[in-house]
Amino acid sequence: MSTTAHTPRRRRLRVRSRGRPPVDADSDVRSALLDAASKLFLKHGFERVTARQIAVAAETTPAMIHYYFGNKLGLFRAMLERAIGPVRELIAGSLSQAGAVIDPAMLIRMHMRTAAANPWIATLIVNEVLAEKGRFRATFIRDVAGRQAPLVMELLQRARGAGSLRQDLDVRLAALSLMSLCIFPFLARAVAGPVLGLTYDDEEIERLITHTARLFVAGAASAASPEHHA
Amino acid sequence: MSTTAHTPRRRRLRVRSRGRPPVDADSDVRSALLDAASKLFLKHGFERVTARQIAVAAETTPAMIHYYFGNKLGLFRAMLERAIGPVRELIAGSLSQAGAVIDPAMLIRMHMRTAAANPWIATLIVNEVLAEKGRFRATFIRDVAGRQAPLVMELLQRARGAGSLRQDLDVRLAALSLMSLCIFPFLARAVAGPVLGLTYDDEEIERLITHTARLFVAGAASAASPEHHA
DNA sequence: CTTATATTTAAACACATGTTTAATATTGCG
DNA sequence: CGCAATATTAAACATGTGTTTAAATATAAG
Repeated sequence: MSTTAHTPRRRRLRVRSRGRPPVDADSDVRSALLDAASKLFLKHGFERVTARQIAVAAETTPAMIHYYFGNKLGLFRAMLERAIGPVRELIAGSLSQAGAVIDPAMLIRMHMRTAAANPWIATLIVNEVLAEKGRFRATFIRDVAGRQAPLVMELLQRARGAGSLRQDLDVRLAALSLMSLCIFPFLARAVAGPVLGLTYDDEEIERLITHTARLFVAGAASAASPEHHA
Repeated sequence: MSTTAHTPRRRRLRVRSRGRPPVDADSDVRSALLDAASKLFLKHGFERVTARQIAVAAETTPAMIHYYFGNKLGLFRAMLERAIGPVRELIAGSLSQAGAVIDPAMLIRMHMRTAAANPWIATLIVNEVLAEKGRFRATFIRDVAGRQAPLVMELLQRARGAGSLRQDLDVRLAALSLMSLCIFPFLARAVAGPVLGLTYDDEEIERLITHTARLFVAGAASAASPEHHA
């Protein structure tokens, strides 16, 4: 007894009969797949998430991925476009729009606040850009970093021309340092947290941002010995 | 004609008969597996390399992985121990040995030279430490970063006590910035190269190191306005 | 010389993966 | 209503994965 007696454990939440279901405004399989794909792909990476996991999370079947997106990679790309769009507009707009008045410290604050508010950006970069076979590397280089980098370098060059940065500063190396300071703390969160005793709570993030902006500006500005500015 | 006529394409290089082979000093299957595992695991990551790929590279069969190391993970761990050992000794020794005389700039130079000379360190960190399911994360936190970080923070604290660093500097945040500046340029090499027009040749690496050391020291040292030191 | 032990190959195994197919039920249009 | 287009499920498919096994053979031990 008690072999199959109680709770036969139906796994499927929404038991649906075969064939086209009746109209239901709350049932949007395509969006459910995109939502599930966002949650799983962005956290664990393309390779580490199976089509079945996404289907289960979206309360449907793997065949629906094929039906709506062709295959797993098509779903990944559609999901990415939806996720990246707002961020791309944000960085492109804020830089080109108020281009003249922005300074390096403000740029650092913007970048770090964006990275802190969207943790999936860091995991996406680790899994799909920095990893050798990352599915997002080419697009990222072309559409994100490829557009961002020239603006950052131009900003630094202008700041150097205005005298707020050291004259012998290499803007390419400085841009790399700036990005390192802004991005790495969020990539390395899982290590830096326990090892340095960081909590990554809001208050600490703000202190980190202030610290970073000051470090970069001071480090890129000061000459070996402070020059006598007339 | 010309269907199966010519070159039957034997894939196996070393055609060996079944059973225990005769003694041959040049044939060390265990070492060959470790070598192949180093080359492949460190470049592409644990998940992206198959047992058969390693076996082929070592000119043997997947069953030998089971025979000598139990399974794929056992081979990975044995390979890691062999690869990490020298690096661990290097960082541990050089820091605790000449502990009193080292300064932050020298620390930066050491770290960056090590990262530049061993490209596999960066790929290993991306694939097996920063990635969520990285097989090396726990060990890295315990044995590498967990030992390194306290030494770095103590070094910074001493430098601050000696007056060469700003008094209100948060050593934990400064340690994070220092690591960001040292490590990220090598993690992001595939992006920073094309996007910033960097070549990562020896001469440029040296300029990057000099630039980074100067940026950090100046950024962590200078007060908002240079204090009048008597 | 005999027997046990070590090392290796080829083949199979069990399982998970992305993908496709056949069946089926609903919708919407003529 | 009738019928094509649409949306869905369950099942199968092909392939690749880590792993295990059985057989084979050379060496070592007694």
